Amino acid sequence: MNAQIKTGGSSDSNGTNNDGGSKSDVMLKKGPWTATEDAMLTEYVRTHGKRNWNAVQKNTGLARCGKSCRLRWTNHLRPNLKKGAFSPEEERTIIELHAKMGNKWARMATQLPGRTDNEIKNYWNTRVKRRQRQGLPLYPPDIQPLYSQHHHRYSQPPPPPTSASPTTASASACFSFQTPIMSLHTSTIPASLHPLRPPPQDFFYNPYSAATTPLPLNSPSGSTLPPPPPPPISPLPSPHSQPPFPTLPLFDYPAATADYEFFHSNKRFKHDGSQSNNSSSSFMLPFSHVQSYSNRVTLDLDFDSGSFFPLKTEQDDGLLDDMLQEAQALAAGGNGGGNKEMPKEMNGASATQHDQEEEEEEEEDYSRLINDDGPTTSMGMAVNEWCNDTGGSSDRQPSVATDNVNHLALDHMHQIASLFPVDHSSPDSSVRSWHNL
DNA sequence: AATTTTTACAACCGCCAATGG
DNA sequence: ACCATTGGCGGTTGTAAAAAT
Repeated sequence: MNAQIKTGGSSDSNGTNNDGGSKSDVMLKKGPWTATEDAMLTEYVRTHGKRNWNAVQKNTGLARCGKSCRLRWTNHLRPNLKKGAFSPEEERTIIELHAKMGNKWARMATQLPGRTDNEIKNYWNTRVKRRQRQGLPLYPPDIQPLYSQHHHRYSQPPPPPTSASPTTASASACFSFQTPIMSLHTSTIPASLHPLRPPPQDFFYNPYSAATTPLPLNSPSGSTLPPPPPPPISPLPSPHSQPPFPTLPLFDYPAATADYEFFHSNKRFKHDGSQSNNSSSSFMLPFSHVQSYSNRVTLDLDFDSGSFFPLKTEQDDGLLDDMLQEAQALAAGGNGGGNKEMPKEMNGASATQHDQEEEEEEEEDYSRLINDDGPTTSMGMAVNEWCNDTGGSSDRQPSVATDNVNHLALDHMHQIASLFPVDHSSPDSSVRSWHNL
């Protein structure tokens, strides 16, 4: 248990931690707050206001130091606090704010009403760990960090390019060094990418060959950006997704990380119905084979940029064909080989052709799909974003930076994309790919 | 089903700046 | 000017729960 009784002596070097009680012999409590303590503190603030935190112990007998009281009030008891997971919009805001100001949690909190600096800090630190483990850049391509990496502690200078063990790699070294944009002056960075705009011609590249042909993730063709230095370290290997090579290359995007990024960016996101707003921020193709497809074909999908490409790894022609056939059946009005159409609230289409019973069944089945974890989401998003990026047409072939792309998969994706034309009249880009379903 | 790993969260720590006597 | 106090901020840690194996 971490709830402890501690002497009044402060661990704070200047004694500020327990000033209210350090001169007395009151045993100050540490650890989680109880409801009773919360009530006492709330009552104190009600009667005395938010000041003289060290007086709380004197006035109420609450065996907590002033600092702890202030923190408890600020982070948990004060009114108008938002609880629960960050919304996708809030997450985006945090990333943008961090790009602007770095680890200025308190300042960031002023831009997020109802959120505390502690929440934001925790979110960001979790994100850092996650992106580090996945080998993903800290920022999406369309967000440029404007602050110097050396202004905060995630920016330790990278270790010398020796045979450093991957396990010794810090997040700072990983991101600041391996992501070219992180180490650049913003004046050299070209116009940012927009998630719903087609990426530059050479945006697509193969991370598995990036170590030898470094193509900056955010750098359009012709950029004067210097190539990143040799990788001094590798991202921390995940015990659950060992790479097919001894050390991960630059910008490694493990398969299906986009699912993880999206749905696991906050574990509680998908568990809290009141917080979840999946229908407006994501969508999935109800293909029965997509999961196995995605398991067999490495897809590089950057959720933030909405771009993806399939890599040449393990191919399974049967799965590819199955998926395409499902897409064709779906587009033709069928059920895609036993799968369900998009529910009306997601595809924006009229459901008048369905009777009540069918709708209920569909919704139930689709709920199952929504609640599924894993690459289903990735593929659905990939296809959708592909539709967005290509305008729903297979006319525009992406310029692929390497020859290590799974062209079979690419061709299938083009075909699938062509089956779902974009409805540009829809103000809601999240559903436009599905209007013709 | 049991174990391990990851995640989210709460709380603490140490430093620093502002304030007031 | 000096010093003690207070409040604030950012970094770190411990833990329960969830997820993965």
